[in-house]
Amino acid sequence: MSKFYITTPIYYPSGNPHIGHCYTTVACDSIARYRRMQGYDVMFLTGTDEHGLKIEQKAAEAGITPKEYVDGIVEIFKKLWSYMNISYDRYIRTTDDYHVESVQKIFKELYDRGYIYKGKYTGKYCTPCESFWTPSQLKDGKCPDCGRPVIDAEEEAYFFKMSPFADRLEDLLLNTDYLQPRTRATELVNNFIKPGLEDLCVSRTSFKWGIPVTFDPDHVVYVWIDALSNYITALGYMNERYDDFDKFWPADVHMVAKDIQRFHALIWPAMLMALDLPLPKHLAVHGWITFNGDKMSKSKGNVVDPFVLGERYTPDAIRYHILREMALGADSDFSNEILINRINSDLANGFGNLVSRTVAMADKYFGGTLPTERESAPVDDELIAMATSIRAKVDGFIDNTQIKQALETIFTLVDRANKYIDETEPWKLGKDETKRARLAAVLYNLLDTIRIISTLLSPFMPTTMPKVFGQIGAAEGDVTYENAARFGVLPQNVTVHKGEILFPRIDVDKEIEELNAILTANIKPEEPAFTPEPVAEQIEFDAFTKVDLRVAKVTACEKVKKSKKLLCLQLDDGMGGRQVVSGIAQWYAPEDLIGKKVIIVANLKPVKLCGVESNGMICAADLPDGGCAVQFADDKMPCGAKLR
RNA sequence: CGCGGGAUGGAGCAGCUCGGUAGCUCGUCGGGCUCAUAACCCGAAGGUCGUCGGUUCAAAUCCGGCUCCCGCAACCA
Repeated sequence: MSKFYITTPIYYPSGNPHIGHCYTTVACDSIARYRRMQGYDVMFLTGTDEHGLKIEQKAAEAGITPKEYVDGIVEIFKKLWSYMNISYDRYIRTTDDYHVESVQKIFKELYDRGYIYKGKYTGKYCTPCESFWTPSQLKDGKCPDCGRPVIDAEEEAYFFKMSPFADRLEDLLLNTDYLQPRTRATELVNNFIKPGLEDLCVSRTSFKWGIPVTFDPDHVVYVWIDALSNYITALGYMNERYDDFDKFWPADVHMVAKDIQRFHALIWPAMLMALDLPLPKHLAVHGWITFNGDKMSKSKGNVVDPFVLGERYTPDAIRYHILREMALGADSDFSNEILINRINSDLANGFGNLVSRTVAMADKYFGGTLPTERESAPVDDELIAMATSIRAKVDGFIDNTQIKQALETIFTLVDRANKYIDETEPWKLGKDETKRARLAAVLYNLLDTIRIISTLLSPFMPTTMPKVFGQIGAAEGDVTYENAARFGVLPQNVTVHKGEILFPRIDVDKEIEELNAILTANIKPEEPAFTPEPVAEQIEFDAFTKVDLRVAKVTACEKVKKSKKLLCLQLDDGMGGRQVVSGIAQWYAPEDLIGKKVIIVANLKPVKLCGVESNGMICAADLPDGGCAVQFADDKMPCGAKLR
């Protein structure tokens, strides 16, 4: 029997899971279930990445230990997975003993092999928070956590050599089908490999919540080696807890969202190369779920809570919607309207109604049990041919992780079956006693087609499909993968059982209204929360006088090309004029500023931003909603006036 | 000229590799049916395929210029 190993990323439990986590996990679950149905020996892994500074801080805020903190969140994750009917085989926590042990050994192994060396890490450091940030993590050039200024600093750290693997990585990305879809491969190569791969910082001394380096206990293993190696430690690599490594490695599919594709496309293969291990077969990358076209974010209050939606529409309907909308690589928009329309048109009107009308007719015309006399007709052949050929098409899409296309394909058979009812007009047959054999044939064909459809749909909607099996009188042995390509599997004298409506039709307007009400209720508490940042360290008067604040009038202003955030302003400073670049383009259009007087820091060293020279800085304040407001000066102040 | 992706009827997408009547889903309108969850089936309207130019008997499809959008990288002095 062939094996199949599929993984989700391990999620970072710094907050509760949302629909985005569901996206990846539900997709993996469906593929895992499909593979099991096909007879593969499946290993489906998910888990949580529980170390790091952020967790340490969150726990401190809550006044509990990091372990207690993650224990709480992990429980919610597991509850969600159980609610969404996720059939993972193993759940790894990076705080599990065996994982810790393995990571320490892997780190040592890489060190012994000469791929890890000790060096200096330089970055932006926030002293009060005792944390390093990369330039991209900074918010307004300041610490993203506390908002205070950061300084350049360095600390001792271990580094992983990436450069020896550059050629092999480029080959992997460009000449193999590792990346699914391939669209971003060139981008990765051009942005990261061609300019030269930088060695990777893999240890920290600035926080404690992590796995200690055995041979240098001041150091803690930093995210990459700790988190990425979960895919092999969970199989028992370098530990005694499990013994599945030889059987399941390499992974068949790692599924990730695009934000972490870079790590899985470059760092993870490099690590495996360094360990002389086989590489995973595929990295399937999907996009974000956006909400009404916007990226989801907690501050916008548009984070979709899967529990809330599941309660209203059933977890299977949510699963279906996610899977049906998801195209590898592309973002897919999530809105309540799209969700409801999808449920109505595909599940309620299409499939649900097909089952309902078929079962109802069998019940009405034959008291639930079909007689065994049959009379076939040419129209039947087309339906049967399509029904028996659909499985092969679905297989092909599943092989390429194209779940959306797989579902579309199955639903073409739903449409065909509905059309078949119209062609055969069973309600007319039902009125003619001489047509009973024909009527029985029509209904049987429909029931057996539904059997195939529901079998193929069962990996995607594992809760609802067994209900369908019950309604159409299918036994367990009838709804196998083997039988999904055969016709005539249900017993000739099959008995149907009228049951509940599978997917009730939803009143769009009413629901949207209610969901929007929930959404606005969620946003409100976020708004007024504004805590001023702490006052900075005291300084001498001298220090203040060193800052030269001046009034200046904006004479011209335009956007800096190639930048979303920057405006380039020409200022009359009463001293011949100057050019200043400011990161306020998201909140101010050039014409909003022209003619206004602003306050500038006049003696700031010039710098180039995106290639444009800036001589000074405009004073502005952050707003609670993440926006920004410029401090305009009183019009009476002449250009060049100094502020004291 | 940092790197990539995209622009197709009201909305969302396919087609472009290998040029030859522009297709799908939803929506709208008209008709049919009555077994069914006001569901189902059929039909219609609606597109100069972003823009300009080139190659060709023929271009959504190939080539070049331009505009706009979206990612990544850079960037809030």
